[in-house]
Amino acid sequence: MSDVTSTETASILLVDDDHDVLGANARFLRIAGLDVLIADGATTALQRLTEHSIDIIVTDLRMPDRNGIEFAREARQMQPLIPILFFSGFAQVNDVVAAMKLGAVDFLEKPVDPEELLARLLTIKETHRGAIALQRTAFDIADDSVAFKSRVLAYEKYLIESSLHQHDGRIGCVLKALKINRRTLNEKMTRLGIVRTTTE
Amino acid sequence: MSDVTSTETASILLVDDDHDVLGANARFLRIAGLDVLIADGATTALQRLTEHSIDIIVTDLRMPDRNGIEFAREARQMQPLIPILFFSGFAQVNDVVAAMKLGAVDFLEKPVDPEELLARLLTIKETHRGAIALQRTAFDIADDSVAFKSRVLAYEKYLIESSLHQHDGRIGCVLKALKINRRTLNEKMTRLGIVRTTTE
DNA sequence: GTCAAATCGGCAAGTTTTTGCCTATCCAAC
DNA sequence: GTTGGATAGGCAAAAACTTGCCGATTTGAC
Repeated sequence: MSDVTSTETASILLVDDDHDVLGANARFLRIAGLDVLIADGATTALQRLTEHSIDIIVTDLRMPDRNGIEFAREARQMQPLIPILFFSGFAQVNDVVAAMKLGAVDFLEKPVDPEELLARLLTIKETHRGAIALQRTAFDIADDSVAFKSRVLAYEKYLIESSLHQHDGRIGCVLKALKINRRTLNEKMTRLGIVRTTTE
Repeated sequence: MSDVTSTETASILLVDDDHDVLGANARFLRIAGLDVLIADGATTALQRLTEHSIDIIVTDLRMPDRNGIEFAREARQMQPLIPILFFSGFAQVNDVVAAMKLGAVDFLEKPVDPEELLARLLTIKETHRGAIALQRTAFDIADDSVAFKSRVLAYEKYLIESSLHQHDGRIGCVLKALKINRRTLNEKMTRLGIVRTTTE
């Protein structure tokens, strides 16, 4: 199911102020087949976010122009569901807690092992593929509808899709997990355009 | 959502293998008006969970009889929505990440300042009011779509609160940003218990 | 072929949410 | 004190959503 080679490749935004490391990691990830954009600071990164369609953000916690947490907060306002992965060399427990509370999906310690990073990214891509997909569409469509309602719907879609995926397409399990009425789930799936895909 | 309980005080389960610290903290929290149960290890704690109605778990990460993470996992199986707060003196980034991924609501470093702990607990109690209420009534009311619905509501709350914060409490701006009807926003804020707080 | 389990979807009643209209406050500027 | 802007909230109609009932379809086992 995780096919890095398909047209489904995730767009990664890699943010690090150390140009050497940044370049090296980007190269590695690209070789692995990922679509990587780079930014050397929060400001640049935020700009990339507006210009491109990004699926996952990977960012240093410490940056010269802004705190990583602060950056994540801003990024999240632009794309509420985007998975953010932090890394840092001098992380305090507080930092990690703050990052995770903000919804970081993972936190790596520097120096980052590229293999490890790749593995985590693939996992994230897998886990969040619902969110990633919806993000892409939610922000493509008429931007005057990118409002409260569409975000909530997007989130509902993400919840259902990820639960479906988690339970391998078995509706019965999803019903129990989400504690939702079958009829309601059916309705929502229809409305949100969710199709059940059983086999992986 | 109705409040079935008469007592408004949250039941805290405080888990720590250091009896002195445990006693001191429990005393402090009790004086502050909280309803505190104590346990000196994971095994005891799990038993408390079966015997009593607990609203929040506060546990050390390192315990003689079990890893805190492991304990949290088991506790969560018994009460999926319960907020868990960890503390630890020797926390590695990995531990913190693991704990937060497991859904810890907070993570404090040892030695724990009782004032700090109390403040966090009150915040948690406030934030998770919905979850706590749901938990308490879980047995009475025929389960409605707790999981799905409450998650969606939490997301709505998050969206509104962050937009409010972003626009410094100006409702007008939030209306534009979220593209939501004023009346609807008012309704939702009431329903979700959001209070407008301007900065300063 | 038949049976049971899992799922789907039409229909309609029951509920909840959304919203327009209108009035009331609060506050700062005149 | 009056005025205008921002915000709240009552009310009720309209719209949207939920959900039970019931029959249909699919799939795999026997």
